[in-house]
Amino acid sequence: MADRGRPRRFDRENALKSAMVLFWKKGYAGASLSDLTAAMGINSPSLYAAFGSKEALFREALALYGKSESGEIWEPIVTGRTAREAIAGFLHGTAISFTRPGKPAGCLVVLGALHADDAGEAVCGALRDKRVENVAEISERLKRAIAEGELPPSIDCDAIASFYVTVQQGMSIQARDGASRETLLAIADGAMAAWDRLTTAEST
Amino acid sequence: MADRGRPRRFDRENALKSAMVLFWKKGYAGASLSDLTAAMGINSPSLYAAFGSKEALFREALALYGKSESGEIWEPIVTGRTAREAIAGFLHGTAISFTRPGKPAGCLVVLGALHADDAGEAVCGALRDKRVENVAEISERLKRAIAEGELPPSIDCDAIASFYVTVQQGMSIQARDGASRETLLAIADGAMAAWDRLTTAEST
DNA sequence: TGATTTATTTATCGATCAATACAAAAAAGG
DNA sequence: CCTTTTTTGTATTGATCGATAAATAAATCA
Repeated sequence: MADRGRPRRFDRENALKSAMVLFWKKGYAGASLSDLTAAMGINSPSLYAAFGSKEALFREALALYGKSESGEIWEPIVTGRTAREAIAGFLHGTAISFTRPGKPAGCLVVLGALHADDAGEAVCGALRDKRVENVAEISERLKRAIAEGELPPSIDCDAIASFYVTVQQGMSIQARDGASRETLLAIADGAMAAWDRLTTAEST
Repeated sequence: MADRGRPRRFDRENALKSAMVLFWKKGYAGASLSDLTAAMGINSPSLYAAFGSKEALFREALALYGKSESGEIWEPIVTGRTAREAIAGFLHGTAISFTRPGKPAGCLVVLGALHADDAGEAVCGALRDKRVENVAEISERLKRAIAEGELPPSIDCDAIASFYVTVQQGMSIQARDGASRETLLAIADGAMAAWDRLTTAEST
């Protein structure tokens, strides 16, 4: 399909990446069409022909972000040999990823759209869904650790997952405020200082 | 001054409070002049005559927020008899305050403006300054605890303060995502589970 | 009373927002 | 060649943004 007709003069993936970086830096509502077309090096009709709408472009940018930027953060959850290593790696990767030189600080999923009424209520909801998924993913990892006998069944997986995701989301704010990589790593260490107490069986 | 002339027909403090709630709910950029005038029950010329500009109105709203809404959060830092009680009370008050029925979830200082280029770079900077102050305030409380002999001098006050403020800032995101008061309280408990380890002297 | 002062209502202002109409340009099919 | 298809650049569209101009209304002062 689409073999005939005038060929596209710009690289779609490159343009998408530029859009992703701009959304990451300025948020969904903060990145105007003028900003986007300038960053992507195209005119608005080309943008609409290739991506459909601003919202559709954002959704593609979000998917690209997940593939290209969040791997370092979420891989340890799968690859960590223990739950502790998984969470520690998750927070460590966050600190590194959120302070990568030449890239916007913090996380697109957290900083992309926080107010449901900005311009895109749907976009805001999509990001919130992703954040809720993140808590579930951590919680699942902890439940796996229980099933494998690493952690006692009496622990509150959802509460622990909420705590660690909350720290990670707070790190986005800190990163935006200019916190150094060392500071974020110290914050990650601070969160891990709670690990033993959080994952020890309660006699209650 | 201002004894003559037609008297103002609206209550300035009430209008300011309405503006504060709207900024709190929708953010600085997200709250349009139409939204504001509708919520305040006045026309835009009255708003400009009474407050000067949207940015000036936001700054007054921010000051009102500090006086009327953040006391419950920050009082324990001063009144807590120990540093531990201070921090625990700070996080507890945060969980309560961020989930108060009938009020926007989360914190105006965190959610008000995160992208420096929204509409008000100055507003974004003002909020960032407030957040940086918050870290310093926690750190000072910890240093006081060292001076009073409660905590060992070898602890890293700035790192501990950054950790607890990060958790608190993450709680704004969680609250916006619909986390219950119980969940936020559990997150606060999770953060306090790190206390002993964070405040014990390191032999290094 | 009339003059002065301030707030109000109405009706905008220019700028910018996201999104398109339109016609010229660049390719393939016949 | 001519037709078809798709992209391009240019110029706008109506809506909304933050902010005001102008005229009227309601108070005090002389």
